[in-house]
Amino acid sequence: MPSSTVENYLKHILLLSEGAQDLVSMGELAAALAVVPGTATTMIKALAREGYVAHQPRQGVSLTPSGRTVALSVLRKHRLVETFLVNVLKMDWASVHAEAEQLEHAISDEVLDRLDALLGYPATDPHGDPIPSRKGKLNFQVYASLATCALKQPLRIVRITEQTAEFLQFADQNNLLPGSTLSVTGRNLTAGLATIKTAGTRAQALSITAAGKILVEPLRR
Amino acid sequence: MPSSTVENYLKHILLLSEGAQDLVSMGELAAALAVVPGTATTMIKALAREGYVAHQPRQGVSLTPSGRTVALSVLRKHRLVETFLVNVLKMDWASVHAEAEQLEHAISDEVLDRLDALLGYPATDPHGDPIPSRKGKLNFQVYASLATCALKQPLRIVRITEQTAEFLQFADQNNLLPGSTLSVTGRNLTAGLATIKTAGTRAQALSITAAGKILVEPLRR
DNA sequence: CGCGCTATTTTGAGTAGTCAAAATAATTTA
DNA sequence: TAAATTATTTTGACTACTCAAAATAGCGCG
Ligand SMILES: [Mn+2]
Ligand SMILES: [Mn+2]
Ligand SMILES: [Mn+2]
Ligand SMILES: [Mn+2]
Repeated sequence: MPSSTVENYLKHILLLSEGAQDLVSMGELAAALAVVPGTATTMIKALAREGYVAHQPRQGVSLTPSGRTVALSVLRKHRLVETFLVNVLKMDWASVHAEAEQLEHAISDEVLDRLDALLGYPATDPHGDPIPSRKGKLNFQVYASLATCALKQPLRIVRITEQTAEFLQFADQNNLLPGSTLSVTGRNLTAGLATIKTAGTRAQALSITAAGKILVEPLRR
Repeated sequence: MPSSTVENYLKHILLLSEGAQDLVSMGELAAALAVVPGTATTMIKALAREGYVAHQPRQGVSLTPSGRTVALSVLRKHRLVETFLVNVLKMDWASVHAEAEQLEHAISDEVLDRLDALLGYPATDPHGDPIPSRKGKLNFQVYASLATCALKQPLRIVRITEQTAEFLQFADQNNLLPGSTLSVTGRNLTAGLATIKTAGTRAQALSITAAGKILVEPLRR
């Protein structure tokens, strides 16, 4: 069985390659795991020896099928645990990420299946992140963000791509949760600002950087 | 924060000194943790340096107040998690011990408090083991066992003191669960057997060793 | 083409936890 | 009380993971 260190490495490689090209650089991997780059290199060489990753020296690293299986299983645990903590234990959605970071390594498949059933087989976690299926299928979908979508169109928030407690608290306070509806009334790239308007509230400004972390879909029907 | 290895050492010292004299020998501690005795000695010396235990060389080890606090917190997590797994997720009571062995190190106090509330602040876990309070009070009570109680008296099972899946499965199949009522009809110390009679079933034999692991209280009222 | 910047890799060292086997202490037996 | 048995401790070695700092490779620019 892979240690929780190994699980964290594999999960972060998966996360960092989501959507992007397949090779993850040592620099970004080390930063994501909060270790120095040399540590990541050493570890990746060990993981390559064990068949979890393919390492292109000085280029980057990618998951093998076996590494991807482990990574998806850990990610599934992480996101189902987050959902449990928010939906059942009513915890603050900004704090559950840190909890799940530990629990994802301690939960058995048996417990996970029962949690999944208890929750009604959810497709996404509280942040809108897709939950990999038991079989290891990750429903990857490309969405526009508040930084890239069309202006003045009714939108629904589907996902917040940023796990830090600060950002999530900010989103919560401004009613920017998955499910809420809004539209972007204007955008000023020079100033780096977007103006948004949510249902019950008045217009507010948002940095383009923050806007890019909030994914939306056009409100149809 | 103590590592999960340290937590396991402290928890097992607490369990092994439950009821008995205070000093736990290196031999029994090593056996409980499935390490060789030399490893336990080395580790205990480190724990003594960190103030978690008092080590009487060649005599044994006992918890300091600080070590006891940690041990009680881990034990509380263990038993509340077991209760959650059985009562909410409807897991087999024989398998939850192994699950809790991991989860006890990954659960935060915040999550634990909410779990406690969800479960209705239970006093004991599914095996009848007392759950330490948030303040660290462990309700230790001396009970008779099926090996020591009076004969022909109506009894209620209050606790099963043995965590192995085999024994718990056996107890389950013979309806020997906390709460069930029965009486001991006879005992033959020479043959090492006890005969018991539960409500709906016919009399059955039980080894004295097994009987000693089933704690009971006289059925009053 | 060669110089310099940056990311990566290598090297050397340290911590936590473990085991096998030898040394030692304590206790039991004769 | 001396020898034998048993439990504990010590020693030396190993794995997993980490960092600091030095070495190296791969650019991009002049
Ligand atoms: Mn993690
Ligand atoms: Mn999430
Ligand atoms: Mn444990
Ligand atoms: Mn229990």
